[in-house]
Parts: sequence; structure tokens; C-alpha cells
Amino acid sequence: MKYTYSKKEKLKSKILIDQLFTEGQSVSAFPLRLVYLGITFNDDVIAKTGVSVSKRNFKTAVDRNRIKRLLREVYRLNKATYFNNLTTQHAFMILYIGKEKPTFTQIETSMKRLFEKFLNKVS
RNA sequence: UGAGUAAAUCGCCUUAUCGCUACGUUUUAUACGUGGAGGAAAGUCUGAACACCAUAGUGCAACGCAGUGGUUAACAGCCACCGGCCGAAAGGUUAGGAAAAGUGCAACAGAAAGAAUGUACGGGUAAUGCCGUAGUGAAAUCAGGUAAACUCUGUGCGGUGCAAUGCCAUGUAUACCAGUGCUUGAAAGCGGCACGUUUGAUUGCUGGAGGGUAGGCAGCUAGAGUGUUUUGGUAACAAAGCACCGAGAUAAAUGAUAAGGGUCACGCCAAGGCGUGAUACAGAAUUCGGCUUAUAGAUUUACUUAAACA
RNA sequence: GGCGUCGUGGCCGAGUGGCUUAGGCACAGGUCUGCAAAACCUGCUACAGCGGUUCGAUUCCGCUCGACGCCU
Repeated sequence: MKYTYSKKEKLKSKILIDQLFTEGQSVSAFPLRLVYLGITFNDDVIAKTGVSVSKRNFKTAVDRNRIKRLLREVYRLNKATYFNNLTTQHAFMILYIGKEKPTFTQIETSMKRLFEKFLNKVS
């Protein structure tokens, strides 16, 4: 698994997202929350992932874009170490539920904790 | 040098590694190359283009605008001039038509707020009428004030917005209930009403309660375009020549990390170094013109004024 | 992305160019009671913010902020 995060790996379909939020389960490691669902889709990837930041907590689009870019970047760099052993396809949505603007290292550490909790829960 | 006014511009940079996105070439695994946020992209307040509704028609209503002239595709914008207000000045600011068409309104105070001319004193007169002053109030006898009160005058204006609109794919319900209609015309053509006009029915129309889709392509970026020079014009702006092509995503790209540097502020210090901190507002979504609002800091030009020196 | 509606005390909510604003609920104090409830009396706190028009603005006008709704 390379350090990529292309269109195929992004969660884009409205149907999938609705399904994810109604049927999926979640784990959280503040300030992050992961909603996940084991599901099959046609593309040749192991996981489709999206990120989201609430407009309620961050008023300006610049702040929201910045956090979403950080979330995507950390996911891109760390997904290989955690998700190479997944056998079935999954859909993920990573939510930022904090109210403060984070740094790269803060997000990195909390996302690692988040993925460890997720793997423990699944296995 | 201090204080100030106006206009214009910039608004972090470089390298390395790892990525995202559009296009092109190669190949259909990928690899390489090129491009990739703003002055406000924001608010959606305006004016248009474009699309559909009739080639967008008529009248009323509603709404916008309002000194004069110019500019423009158009405008509530911009420019020049006149008048008002503010400032010592440079300059700033201005919803600036009509009260002699009509209706309304004016708290408190005041004799009186539009209907009368009251009181005191003085002048004047035979006397009254008359003239002046006083007091209340934002406004007091003036053909009064008020139109960001109704209104009148002039002028402009059809509606809806790219979630417009067209096509393809997937899927379903021409079912159910109520009302109504078929040439003596229901209803529709997205508008508040009327007229006019066009379409118009055994798969009609309206309402209710529901069922399905929610994917893709086009529209989608070469344009009232950008830069520059010359000419005309006080200016806004216009014309001509030359050069250039500068985003096109859709749970929504334009980034992350590391190192170095720049700028500013503060502190230290034989004076050009060291340390610390800061580096704004903010992210395209059909496209342009304007307005409004947010914005660390820096630069340039012109001007006013005060002091000093020559 | 586009279009629209609203903002009045702690809460609900009326109002309108003129005494900083009706009423209800809530809250606080008092009367009553052995104590409380009910009732009665008193008090408390407001026109989202900024600017303009006006003698005077919660009301009229402009801008900003916030909340909510609609579209396929």
C-alpha cells in the first residue's frame, strides 16, 4: 500500500454516506471520531474514507479546509500501517469534533490512538 | 522632522521529500510534462450577459431611482460642475425634484401648531385696524414646518434562476381518495390582478396522501479578457496597435513536513549583531461591471499645516 | 450555489414616530399561616449591534451580526 489518497479512495457517494451514518458504528479518541461500516463496493480498494468538520465549531471555510487537509494528510501517511491487514472492504468517515484549531502532530497522535481502538474493537 | 489629507500598489520567499487535481503525451498498470484561489474569491445589496417560460405583449398595482451635464452593455456605480453641511487647510460628505393639487402629523411647553391673531410694554391714530419688542418651542404669521408620512411629478422595470436548461442511464404507480372538465372550453404557459394571446383533453386538470431516482455528460470557461504603448478627453472613459492565454473541483483539488531566508515590533549591547515574539483578512463553484463589509504590515506619489535651518 | 423570513426582560408575547414599552409565566421581598400552598401588595430585568433622516427612532432608511426555512 502506497502513500496515496486518490479519488477512488475517497468516500463520495451520497448513498454510501447515508448508509454509513444510519447503520455504521463508531469509536472516538478525542478530538477525533471514526464512523465505520463493513460494506462491499465495486472499486478495487480496501477502504473508502471521508473527512468532515462541523460548521458549528469553525465558522470560516479556511479553518475547515485546513483541518480537513490535515486529516487527509495524516490518513494518507498512516493508513498502510493499520489497514494492510484488513480482509473486507470498509467505509470510513473521520469527524473532527474538537473546538480548537489543531496542529499536525496532535492530529497524528490522536489518529493513531483512534485506529488502534478501531482494530481492537473489530478483532 | 512632527501632525494630517488624498490616490495607487504589494500583501511573504526559496529548496528538498511525500501527496491532490485538470489537461496533454505514452500506455491502458503506470510514467513524464504543463497549469492550479482573491483583493476582497465574502455579503448576495445592485446592474447585465446567458437559459427557460410567448420573439416578453397592454393596463393597473407593487417596487427602484431623483441637482445639472457626461460615461457605460447596463446600473442604485463612476467622473466633472453647482448648492448645502463639516474642517484652520489640504480635503471630506451629501436619499439635493415638488409643501402655490390634496390628505395627514406635530409629545411637552405655549394664548395659539394652521383655526383665530391673545396678553404686556412702546410707537402711531380722534378711536379701532396697524407697526415693533417680549415669552414657549425643533418650528410662531411666513401663501409657516414635515414627503427616509401618504401623495404628486419625471423616469425605469415581465417572471424565474446554472439546483436555469438539454440529453443519457437507473428506477417506479397510466395505481388510490376528493373535486372538476371534454369545443357552450377544465386547465396550463413558474408573475399580485385584469385583458390579450398560444396550447389544449378517453394517458385531461387541480388538491390530498404516497411511490421512485438522487448517477453521468453537456452548460463550464477565449472573455463587455489581461498586460502594454499611442491618440482623444479636465476626468470617468473611449479608440487603435502589439503581445499573451492566467483554475474548473462536485462530501468538492490547489496541500503536508523539514530546513533556510525576508519584513515588522520589543529587549540587550562601543552599532550591526544576538534573543524573543508576530507575519493579517480570508478559500473559486455559470461569467462579468459596481457597491458594501473584513484586513498584520510594507512601499510610492501628490498636497496641507507647524517648527527649525539656509 | 441560489432565494426568503425573523430578532422586544430568565421564558412566552403585544405594541407603536412622543413619559426608555401592555400582559402572562418565572424569580426576590412582604402581608396572611403554627409551617406551607393559594390569594393580595411591592420589586426586578428588555427593543441584536453600528450609522443616518427627524426637534425626537423600539418604530422609517442603510450596513453588520445572529437564528431559521425553502430548492433537487
